[in-house]
Amino acid sequence: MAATMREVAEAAGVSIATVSFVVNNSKPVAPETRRRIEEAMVRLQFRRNMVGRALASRRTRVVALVYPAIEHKLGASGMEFVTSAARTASAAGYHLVLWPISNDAAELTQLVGQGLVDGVLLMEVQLEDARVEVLRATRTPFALIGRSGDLRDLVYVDIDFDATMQDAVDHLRGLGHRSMVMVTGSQADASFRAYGPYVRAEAAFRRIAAEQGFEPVVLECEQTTQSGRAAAEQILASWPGTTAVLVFNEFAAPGLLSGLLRRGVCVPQDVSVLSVLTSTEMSTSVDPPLTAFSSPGAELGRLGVRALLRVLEGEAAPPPALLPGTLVPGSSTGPAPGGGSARERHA
Amino acid sequence: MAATMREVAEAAGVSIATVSFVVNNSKPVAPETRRRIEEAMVRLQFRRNMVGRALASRRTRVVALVYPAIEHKLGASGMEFVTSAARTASAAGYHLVLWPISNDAAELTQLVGQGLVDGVLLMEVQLEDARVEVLRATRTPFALIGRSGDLRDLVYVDIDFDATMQDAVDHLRGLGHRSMVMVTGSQADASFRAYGPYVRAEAAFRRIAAEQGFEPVVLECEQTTQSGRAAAEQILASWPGTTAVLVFNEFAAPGLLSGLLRRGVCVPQDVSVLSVLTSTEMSTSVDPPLTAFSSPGAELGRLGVRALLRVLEGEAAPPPALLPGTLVPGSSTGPAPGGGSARERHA
DNA sequence: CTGAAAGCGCTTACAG
DNA sequence: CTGAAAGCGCTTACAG
Repeated sequence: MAATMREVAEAAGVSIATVSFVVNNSKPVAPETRRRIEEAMVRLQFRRNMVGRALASRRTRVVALVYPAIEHKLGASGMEFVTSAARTASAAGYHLVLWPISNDAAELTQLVGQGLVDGVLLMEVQLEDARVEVLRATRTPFALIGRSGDLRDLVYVDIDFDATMQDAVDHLRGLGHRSMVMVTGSQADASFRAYGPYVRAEAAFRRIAAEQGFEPVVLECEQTTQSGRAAAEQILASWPGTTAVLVFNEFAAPGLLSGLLRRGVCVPQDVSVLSVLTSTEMSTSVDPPLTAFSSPGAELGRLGVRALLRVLEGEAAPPPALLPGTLVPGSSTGPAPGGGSARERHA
Repeated sequence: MAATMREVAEAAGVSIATVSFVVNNSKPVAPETRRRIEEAMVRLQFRRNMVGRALASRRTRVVALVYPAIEHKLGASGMEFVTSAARTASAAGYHLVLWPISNDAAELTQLVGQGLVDGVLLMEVQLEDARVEVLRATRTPFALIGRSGDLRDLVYVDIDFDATMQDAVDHLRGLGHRSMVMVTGSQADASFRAYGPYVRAEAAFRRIAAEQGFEPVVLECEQTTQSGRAAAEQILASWPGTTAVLVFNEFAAPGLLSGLLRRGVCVPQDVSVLSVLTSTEMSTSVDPPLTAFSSPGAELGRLGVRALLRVLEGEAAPPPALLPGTLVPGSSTGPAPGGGSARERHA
C-alpha cells in the first residue's frame, strides 16, 4: 500500500539517499530536486516506515512507561496521567508503550533486552529499587516519576510534598485551626513499605508541626473507605479535641468524611477535613465535596516524558521538577470552632 | 552489550540461519548443534532484537490502543482496563502502545502509516466512525471495544447492555419495586451523540419496561455530581411516587444519591438507587455505599486484545463477546416502601 | 548537491 | 539437518 523510499527515489529519478535527505531535512538538496521528490512522495503516498528507520538509526523512538501491575491504585487520575504522557511523547514523534510489570528485576531485564524502546519512564519508585539497578546495568536511559532514596545522577519529576503539605497546613491554620491530625496511607503492606510519598508527606508534616509548635498526630490507614471510617472513629475516641484532619489517602478520605458524619460530627462546622493529592472525581463525589489539593497528574506525565526525551536526545539532563498540588475549594473546611480564628492569628 | 545472532552463530560455529531456527524453534536442528547454540546464547546473553525481527518478518508485534484524547472519563476503572490489555498483549509476546487521539481520521491515518503496529484496538466507537473507515481503507487489522452501528465483518467485544439492564431491573423488581426511573448520560454533548452505551442501555430499559408493563421514565444528565443532584431534584418534583432509580452514569450517581439525601429522602428506605456499570471505587466512596453492577473493565481489555491477536495470527475471527456487569451488593437498594415487596411478587 | 554502498539484526525461501 | 544469500526499509559515512 504505502510506497517505500526506493519507489519514491525511482519515481523522482534520484537515489534513496537523496530522498532520505529531504524526508529528514538532514542535508541540503537542490530546490528542483526537492520539488520532484516531494511531488513523488505525495503522489505515491509515501510514509516513512518506522521499523526500517529504527533499525538503521538505532533509535526506535519508542519509550516505555513502567509501573507496578498490581496497581495499588494509581488513583482515579491514572488515565489522565498516562494519556498526558502518551500525548507528550506523540507530539515529539515518539510512541509510548505500557509495561505494567511486577516489581522484580527479571521481567524488566527481559523487556529492555528486546531493544524495542529507547528509554524508560519508571513509576512508583521504591527507596531501594531493583528496577533502577536493571536500568543502570543495561545502560537504558530512564527518568523517574517519584524518587528513590539515592538521588545521585537521577533524572526525575515528583510531587513537591513539602510545598503541598505546607500549603495544606497553612490553609487550615489560616482558618484558625491550631493543630491537626494527619491521616496517611498504610505502610504495613509490604509493597508500600518506605513508599516515598507517604514517607515524604509525613516527614513534611512533622517538620511543619515542630516549626509551628503543635503536636503532630499521624494515623496510618489502608486505602479503603472502611479504613477511613475506622480512622474517624479512632480520631474521635483518642483525640476528641480535634478540629481539623488532613488526609493524604485518596481512597480513605471518603470514609473518613462519612465516618465523622455518622457520628454526628458536622463537617466543616465541628471538624474540617482537607484532602491532599486527590482526584477531582473523588473530591466532588462525596457530600460535602472535599476541599482538596489536587494531584498534578497530567503535569507529571508531561514533565516526566519531557525529561526522558531530553536525556534521549542527549541534551543536558533537566533539573528535577517538583510540583505542588493545587487547592480546589470544596465545602469540607471552615473556620475553627469557637471563633478562634482571628485570635489565633494575632496571638 | 547484548549479543547479536551473528555473534552467537560465530561462537557456536554455525550460520545465523541455524541460530534463528533454534531461537524460533521453526525448523528441526540436531541435538548437539542445538546444545552448542543454546550454550552460546546463554554465555553471550543473547536477546533477540525485536526491531530486526520486525523488519524481516514484517510483523512488529506491537498493537495500538486507540481512544479519544479528550477522555470523557474512561471512568475510574480506566487504568484497570488499560493495564489488563497491556498484560494480555505482553503474555502473548506483544506490546501495547497508547494512541490517545482526536476523533477525526487524519491523526489515525498518519499513525498507522508509520508501520509501527500490526493492529489496532479501537475504543469508544461511534455509530458512524471515521476511524473505522481509516482502518478499513489502510487494511489495518483491528478489533473494537464497543460497537459501531454497522456490525458487518466487525470483530468486537462489548458490554452486554441487555443482560445487565435486565439483571438490574430484576434486582429492583425482586425487591418489590413496580416501576423505576432511569438516569442516563447526556447525549446533548456532540461527542456523545449516539454514544453506543447510552443508546443501547436506554433501548434495553424501554424494552424491558414494555415487557414488564411499567412506564419507562428516562432522564438524561451530564457526567457530574452537580447534574446528578439536579436529577434528584427533578425526580422528586416530577415523579414524586418514585421508589427506585436506576443510574447509568458513573459520575452523576454520587450526586443523585446526595441530592436525595439532602431532600430528606432516605436511601434505601424511601428510594432505592441502583448504579449500573460503575467502578467499585466510586460505589464504595459514597454513603451509603451504592449497590451496583460493576463494569467488566479488566475482562473487556483482556478479551479485546485476545480478539485482535487472533485476527493478527490469522485465526478465525472470534465470535463477538458481550459481557454483563456483576452485582456488587451495597446499601443503596432495599424493599419497596409500603411492604409491597411480598405482595407484588405474588400478585 | 548527489549517489553507490555498507549495514542495522533479523527471517526465509532455496539448495544441498 | 545446515548454510549461503537475498532482503525487510531505512540511515549514514564516504566519495565525488
